[in-house]
Amino acid sequence: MKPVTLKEIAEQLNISITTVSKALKDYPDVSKKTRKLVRETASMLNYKPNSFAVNLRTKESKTIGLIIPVIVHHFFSSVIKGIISQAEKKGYLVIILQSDESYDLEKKQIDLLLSQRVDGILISLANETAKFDHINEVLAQDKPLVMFDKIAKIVKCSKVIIDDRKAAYTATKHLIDIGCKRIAHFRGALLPQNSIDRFLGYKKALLDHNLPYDPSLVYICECGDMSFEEGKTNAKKLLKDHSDVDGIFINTDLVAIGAMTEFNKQGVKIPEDINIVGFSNWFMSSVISPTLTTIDQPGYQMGKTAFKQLYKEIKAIKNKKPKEPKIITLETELIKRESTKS
Amino acid sequence: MKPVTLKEIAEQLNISITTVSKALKDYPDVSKKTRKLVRETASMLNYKPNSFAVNLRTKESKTIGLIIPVIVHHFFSSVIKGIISQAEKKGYLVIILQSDESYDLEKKQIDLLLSQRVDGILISLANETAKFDHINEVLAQDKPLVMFDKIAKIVKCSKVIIDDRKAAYTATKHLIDIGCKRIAHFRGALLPQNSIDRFLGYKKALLDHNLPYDPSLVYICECGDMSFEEGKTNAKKLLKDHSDVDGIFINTDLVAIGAMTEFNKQGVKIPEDINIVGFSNWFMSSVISPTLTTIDQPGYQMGKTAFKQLYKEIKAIKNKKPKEPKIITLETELIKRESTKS
DNA sequence: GTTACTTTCGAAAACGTTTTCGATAATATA
DNA sequence: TATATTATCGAAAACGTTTTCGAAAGTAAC
Repeated sequence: MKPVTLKEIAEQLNISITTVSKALKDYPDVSKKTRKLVRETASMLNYKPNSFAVNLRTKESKTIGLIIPVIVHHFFSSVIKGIISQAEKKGYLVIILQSDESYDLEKKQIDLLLSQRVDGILISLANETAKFDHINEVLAQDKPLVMFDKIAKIVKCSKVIIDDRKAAYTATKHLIDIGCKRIAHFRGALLPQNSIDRFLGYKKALLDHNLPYDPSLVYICECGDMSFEEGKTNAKKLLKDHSDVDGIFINTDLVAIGAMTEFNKQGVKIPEDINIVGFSNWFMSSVISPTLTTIDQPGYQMGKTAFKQLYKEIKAIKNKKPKEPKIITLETELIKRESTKS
Repeated sequence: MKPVTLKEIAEQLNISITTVSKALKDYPDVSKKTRKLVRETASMLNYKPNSFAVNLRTKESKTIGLIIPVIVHHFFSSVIKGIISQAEKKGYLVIILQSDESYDLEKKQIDLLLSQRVDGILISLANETAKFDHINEVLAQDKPLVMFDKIAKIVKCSKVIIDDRKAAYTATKHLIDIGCKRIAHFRGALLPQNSIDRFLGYKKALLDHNLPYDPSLVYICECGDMSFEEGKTNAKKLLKDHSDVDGIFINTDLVAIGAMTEFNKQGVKIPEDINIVGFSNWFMSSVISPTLTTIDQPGYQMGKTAFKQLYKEIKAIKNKKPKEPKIITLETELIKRESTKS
C-alpha cells in the first residue's frame, strides 16, 4: 500500500536508482532501450514522483501564494480565476489566503507563505495596510512578489493595475459631457490607493472643466459587505442635503445599485433627474433596470497578467538575473448604458 | 543570503543538530537552559524550518486540495471562504483548482493533487462527471476525500450536503399553501444530483397535494454563466406556452431574477399574477424589487463543515483508524419575501 | 566504593529525489 | 594490436529535517 519509489522500479529491473531517475527525465546517457523499459514499468506501477523529495532537492515547489482581501466578491473572484487558469498552464498550483482587509492577518499570512517556501507571492493589499515591512521582507529575500489592484506606490516591486485616476476622470468627464453641472462622488475608504486615485481623477475632471470642487459632495463608503446598504444610505443623505445634484460618480457598481434602488424608491428618475456612473462593470450592472453606465475593470485579465509577470520573475531569479520591477497598466473602458443620458 | 538551517544554529552554539531540533520541539530530554538558548538564537537568525524537508520526513504537507466547478459564483466563493478560514485555524493551506464543469479537467486535477501529495481533497463535482474512477482511486489510496454540494450518491465517501429534495419540497409546498394551482419548475442540468433532487422534491410536493405533474411545465437551464439570460428566455417561453401558470419554483436565484426581469418587462405582476421561489439566497435576492422568496443555502457553513470532516479523516488515517464515510446534511430554510403572496 | 537511576546529549539512519563524477564496456581510429 | 573515443551505467553526496538508540555524565542509594 506504500507509494512506489524509484528504488522499487530499480529493483524490479535490476538497475540502479540513478539510471531510473535519469531514464524518466530523458537523460541522453541512458540507452533508448532502458529508457523505454523504465518508462513502461513506471507507468505499470503507477509511479508518481514524491514531490516532497523533489522540492527538497530542487528547492522549488511549483506553488505560489495568493493573498486577497476578500474572496466573495465578483471582481476578486474573477482575478482568482485568471490567476489559477494561467498558473495551471505553467504547472503551478495556487495557495489562497484571505486577509479580510486586516493588516495583522496579512502579515501573518505573508509569514506563512514564506515558511511554506512558495516560489512567489501575488498580493492585493488589505485596506488597513499602511506599513510595508512584511512586503519588504519578501523582497529582501529575493522572493518574487507582484501586487495587483490594491497596491502601494511606495513599495518597489512589480504591479498590475488599472489607471484609476484616468478611469475616474473619464467617468466624470462623461457626466460633464452630457451636461451635468453638479456632480457628487461616492468614494471608497480613505487608505487604499485606488480609492484615492479615483477621487483625484474625479476632482481633476471637475477643475479641468471649470466646475467647482465641493468637498461636501464627496461621500465615503467602505465598499465592504455593506456596499449595497451604503449606496442606499448615502443616496438618502445626498437627496436631503444636496437636492440639486444631477450626476454621481460612484466608486463601485454595487454601491451604485444600492443608490439607484433608493432613487427609484423616492421617485427620482434616472437618468432624467440624476445621472449615475459606477465602477467595475459587475455582471449585474448590464442586467438591472435601468442598466448602469460604468467603467469596465478587467479582473480576469488582471489575474492572468499578474501571474505572467510573477512567472517571469520566478524564471529570472532562477537564472540569477536581476528582476526589475515593472508596472503594468491595464486598459479600462467606459461602458455607456441607460443610467446616463445619451 | 541562504536560508538559515538547523545546522547553522548548531554550529553557532557548538551543539548538535539533533539537540537543536529537539529543543525547538520542546523535547523533554534537552535541558531548559539549552532549550532557551536555542530558541533565542533561532529567532535571532530568523530561522524558518524548511517545509520541504519537514514534509519529506513527516510525509504530510499540511496542505489540502480543493476542486470546484466554478469560482466566480456567489455560493461557491462562500464555500471557499468557509474552507479556507477553517483550514487556517488548523494550520492547513488550501490549493484551489477549478474544473470548469469538465470531467476531463477534474480527472487531471485529481491526478495533480495526488502527485502533489496533499493531505486530503475536497471536491464538488463537475456537472459533466458521470464516471468516478478518479475519485475511487483517491479513496483506494486511503487518502481522505470529502464531497460537498455536487456529490455522487454511488461513491462511498463522506459528504456534506443539504437535503435538496426536502428543500425543494418546502419551496413548492409554500407555493401550494398560498394557493397556486399550476406550478412550473425551472430545473438545472440533467446530471447533477442536486438538480435531480430538487426536481424530485418539486414533483413529490405536487403529487402529495393532489396537483397533477405536467412535464411540459419543467424547463431546463444549465445554471452556468448564462443563468440570468436563461431565466429570461425560459420566462418568455413559459408565458407563451402556459399563460395559466401561477407559480414557479426556480432552481437558482440568478435564474429567478432573470425571469422576474422578463415578467416585469411584460407587465406580469409578481406576486399577484405569478409567485416565484428561488434557490440559494443570493445576497442580491433581498435587495431587488420585489425581494425574492428563496431557500437559504448555507455556503460558508458548508465549507467549514466540509473541512472539519476532512480534518477528522486526516487525523483518523494518521492514527491508522478506519475512516467511516459520514453524510452530513445541513439545514436549509425557506425565506419568505415579496415575490410570493403572504 | 559500587550499583542503579536520571539527566542530557549526539551519532546515525531515514525520507526520495537529483546530479556529479568516475568506472566500465563497447566501438572506432591509428 | 594498441589507443582514443563514445555509450552506458552506478556509487555517493546532497537537500534539511525527525527520531531512535545508545553513550556519557551526574546524582542517588546502599
